[in-house]
Amino acid sequence: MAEKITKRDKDYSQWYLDIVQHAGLAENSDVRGCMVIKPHGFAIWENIQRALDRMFKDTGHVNAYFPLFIPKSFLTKEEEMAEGFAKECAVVTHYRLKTMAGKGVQVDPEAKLEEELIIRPTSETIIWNTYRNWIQSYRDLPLLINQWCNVVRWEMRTRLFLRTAEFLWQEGHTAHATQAEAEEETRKILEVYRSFAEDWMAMPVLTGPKSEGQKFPGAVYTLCIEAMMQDKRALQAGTSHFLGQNFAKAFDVKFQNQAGQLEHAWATSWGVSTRLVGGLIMTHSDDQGLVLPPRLAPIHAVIVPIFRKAEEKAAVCAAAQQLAAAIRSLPPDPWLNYEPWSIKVDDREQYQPGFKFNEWEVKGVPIRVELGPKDLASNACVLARRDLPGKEAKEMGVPLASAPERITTLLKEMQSKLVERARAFRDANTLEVNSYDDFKKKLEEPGGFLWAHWDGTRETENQISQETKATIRCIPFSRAKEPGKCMVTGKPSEGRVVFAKAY
RNA sequence: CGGGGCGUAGCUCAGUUUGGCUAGAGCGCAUGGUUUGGGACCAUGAAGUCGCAGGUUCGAAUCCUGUCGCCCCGACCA
Repeated sequence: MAEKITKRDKDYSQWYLDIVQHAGLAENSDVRGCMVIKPHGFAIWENIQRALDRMFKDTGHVNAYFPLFIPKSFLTKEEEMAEGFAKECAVVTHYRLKTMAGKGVQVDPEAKLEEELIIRPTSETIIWNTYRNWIQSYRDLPLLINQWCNVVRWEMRTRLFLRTAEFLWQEGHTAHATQAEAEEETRKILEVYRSFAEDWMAMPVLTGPKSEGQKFPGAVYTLCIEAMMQDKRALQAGTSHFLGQNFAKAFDVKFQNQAGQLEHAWATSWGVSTRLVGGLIMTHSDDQGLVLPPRLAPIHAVIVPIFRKAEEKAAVCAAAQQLAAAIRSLPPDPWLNYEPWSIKVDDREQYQPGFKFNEWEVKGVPIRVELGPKDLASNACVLARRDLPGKEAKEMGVPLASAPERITTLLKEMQSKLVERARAFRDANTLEVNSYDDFKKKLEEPGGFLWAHWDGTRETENQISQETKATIRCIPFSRAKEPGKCMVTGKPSEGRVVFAKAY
């Protein structure tokens, strides 16, 4: 029997869960709020990591690793941050268990920590505490460091990939001699995120600062990339923060400038997480299953040999292996960061071809190659691309000799088609509204991104979010200078901001 | 923390109202055979301390008490 995926228009969040489950990306663990990332899901994350890590290195950053545990007192040194994260911190209070005969283990009350340790919700404090020792002179700057790690934020309600108590991410932490340089870094990283989202994930994003109410605790300002999912809700996909001298002051990080004077260093921090995998799913996938942008697909093409008799099998499988080898030996392509093409030959005997077609479709493999006795007779194969429906997707009689080139061409074509389609969807679901009444109406139907005038105050923003559940997602760099009046208070506004319901 | 629901095979669940026979089904899994160009079929088989603890009873998955856990809605979520 077919395992059915709930249709998107019937129940979008159930559809999302079905995709995650049937594509084998992740599952809930027995630990509340924590997920198990399964091999196929982790392979996508590894590809995200690989591409991003390259981009960080290319912009002069290096990787390092800081502790999982943070002394409680560190958190309190930067007040805004303490306030922002206090409610979702896991705390380690003891360092030992003791075994009780027949009763398992219990916490040893003798082993109470003198100072409790927080499990990092983010690492600014421990890192700036360390930077104090690393930074003495302007010659030590800039310090451009990134770490790949896990963090814990004790969430009340979790959703696979989108919000879990523990998640994987990267966090960059840089120190600079001047404000201008730190602000430039903040912008530079946002551009890295934007191009990664659009060129690798095929996920178009808005870029710009967050409102005061939505910024990171401890930041002077926060820049973000913001994407639209297929249910028209917004997803914050990455953030880059200008931290000013807040952490340098909190942790007493000073350097001597060329004039010999002591100054506090300027900071940035920035991160993206496994939430991106959720964004990837919700941007491209359809009612048949996962759809992946080829540049991030763990398997680019799967070859399904079709056979009945033993002698057919031998011939068809040999041809399949040969084709796979031909694709793998194509010259390294900058489009893939010179990584090899990943080709799978599915020669399992216990499943029929139809079953395999469906399985790889659900898993989002961009291209399927069908290779049977009929094809072999004419030295050809059938190609099917994942991003188009039914017969449209099929290309019959592709000569085996030219198939490798054809496949890589198709992959590149799919990549750009996917981002075009996603951009068209976002643009079709973006509108301008001019009155609060219209805003409330359009937010329910049709929904999407609403560009509206806002007076710039936190009070008005809070009022809107309480009354409508919509928040300011971004104050786009791309917005026009357009004097107007706040849709709620009528006070002057210098341009529109983007409102939406968000994940 | 408030409201609601649920714990029975790896998964989804029936059985509980009205206590009783060897605790069931579908999917999945194993073995064998027939199949194989869009989710095949037949046969056989393995698999469950009925969340846990206590109580009532001749007898408890079923009734009572306690307890643990999970899910949904709300509150919360830079």
